[in-house]
Amino acid sequence: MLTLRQLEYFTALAQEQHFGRAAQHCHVSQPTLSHQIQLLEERLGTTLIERDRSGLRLTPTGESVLEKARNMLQLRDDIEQAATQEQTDPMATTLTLGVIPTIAPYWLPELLPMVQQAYPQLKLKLYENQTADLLDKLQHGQLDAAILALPIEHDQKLRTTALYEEPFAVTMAPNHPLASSKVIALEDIDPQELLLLEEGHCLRDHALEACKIAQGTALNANVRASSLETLKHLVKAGMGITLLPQKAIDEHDTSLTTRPLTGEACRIIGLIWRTTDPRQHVFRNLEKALKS
Amino acid sequence: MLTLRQLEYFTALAQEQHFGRAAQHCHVSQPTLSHQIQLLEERLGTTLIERDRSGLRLTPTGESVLEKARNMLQLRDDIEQAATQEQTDPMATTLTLGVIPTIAPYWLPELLPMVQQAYPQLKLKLYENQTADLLDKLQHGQLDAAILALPIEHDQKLRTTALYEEPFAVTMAPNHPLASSKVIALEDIDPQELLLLEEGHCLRDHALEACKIAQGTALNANVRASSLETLKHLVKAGMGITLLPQKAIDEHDTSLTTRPLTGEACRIIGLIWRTTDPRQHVFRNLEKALKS
DNA sequence: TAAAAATACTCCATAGGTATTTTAT
DNA sequence: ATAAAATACCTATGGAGTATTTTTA
Repeated sequence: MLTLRQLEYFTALAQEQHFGRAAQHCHVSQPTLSHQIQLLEERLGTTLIERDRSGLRLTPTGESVLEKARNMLQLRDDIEQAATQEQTDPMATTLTLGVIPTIAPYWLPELLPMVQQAYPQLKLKLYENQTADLLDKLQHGQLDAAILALPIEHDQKLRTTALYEEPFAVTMAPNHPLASSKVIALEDIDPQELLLLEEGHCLRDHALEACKIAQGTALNANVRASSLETLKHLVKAGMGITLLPQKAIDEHDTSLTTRPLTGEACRIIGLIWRTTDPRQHVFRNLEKALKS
Repeated sequence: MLTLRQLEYFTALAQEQHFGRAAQHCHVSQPTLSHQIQLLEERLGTTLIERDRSGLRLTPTGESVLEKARNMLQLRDDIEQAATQEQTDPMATTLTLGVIPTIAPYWLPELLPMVQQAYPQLKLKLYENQTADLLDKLQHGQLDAAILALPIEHDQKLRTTALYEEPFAVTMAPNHPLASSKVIALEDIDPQELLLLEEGHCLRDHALEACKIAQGTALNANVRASSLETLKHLVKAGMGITLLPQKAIDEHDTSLTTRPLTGEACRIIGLIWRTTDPRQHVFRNLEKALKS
């Protein structure tokens, strides 16, 4: 078996040109080094060193082995270096972060600069999709963490923390009858009039929950929006009303009227990651940065 | 201590994504592999692998270690490859060959093509200087072999073989008195008239020896030629006579007359190399090629 | 004779094995 | 209940030591 130790002794010998000094350099006894060199030569089936009272000499094979051996030892050092460096700067890593589509366009523009400022060494790769897909990819290691709406059914392999609460607001066309009320009561909302995102978006379920609409209630079956922007356009067109998260509302847009819902309905946005990921402190730091 | 074995197991594990299969792949038991992976992680002070019932995952550090580990293992294979290849084709080496100046210009043009034809894989680097320097460089490993005139005082670290005998001939201007003789007798040569190479050239000593001129005899002290070509010019100018080796004589050159010396005086050209050099068979092959 | 490498041998650290336990699906 | 990895413990290989011999300058 060719070992790194043998190569270490060999390179030391090539450098010192003397078995005794090479042994000293490696902090071993001269016979120990001699023996390992013999084993190395035996293993390779060739002579690497021309022994001679008046100095040593590498054979051509020895020279070529020496070059490769030095490269190997350098790589070994690099490996150890890479590992210890990760300890000294744990945030110098890359996280692949999943975000649900009802958060990504509205929160990320303000969150990312803050994170980058707090941890300039941290690299984030973003991926946008619905909760179910994010969780799947998270569990399979294709994602390192995700920002999504809580609660999540708790797989014990995943850990979550709440980042903030995001209130819902009822959104309608300015000429809608409800626009005259200051606050919308739950019972004012007609399930048939309520516009929702297509199946799969957690916001759809949270909106139903906020309006306390029971499962099985007849809903507006004609419209299935694939994004919040689509939803807004539908509302503007007078096709119904909807619930939007606070951040998705543009207050300068006069073509939409927004009213709070009674009971301060909201959704909780959280961060989720694998408990098996060794970078737990990285996620805790990320959490802190995202909360501020 | 970081070992190649650990890196081997680690790369196998990264490939198989399964401790048991990786162990099989390495022909060791699962606990053995597990333990070595633990030692590796312990040594590096980081987690390389995220363990998980549903498959394994490399951490970012693990990925970077994996890349370097693969390079290292590749280099190890290269080292073993280089060594075994040298065994399958021992002539695929480079020899630095020293040649004395009184041989180089005359013999090399015909010798080298023959050697190259016999051993196309063999590379020769040539170096031309006088015997003493060649022997010094040979002993210090700056040369691998040398072609020079024998005998050489036998250092037991060097081995010689005779390649061929090269006759001497007396050379003079066509109008020289001796030019009328068919053969030159030793006693015809006047030491005062004999032109010689400068000190250091073995041919100088061999010429004196061939002419049986005792040490201490008064010589022509005005002329010290630094090369055979210079010597020829001096002879042509009528400044004296000299002894040239056969090969240095151009038979078409009518401006010089050549006559054999009685007693078939000659010098022996030989090959010399270190006995400690592991490529002994290479020298034996070279010897064969040079003799033919 | 002195200096350097090789050899002889002894010892112990550790890689590797088997048997078993732990853990999560 | 099952499958997979970790743990416990034992064995034996081989790396490292000291003492000694060999070799050559």
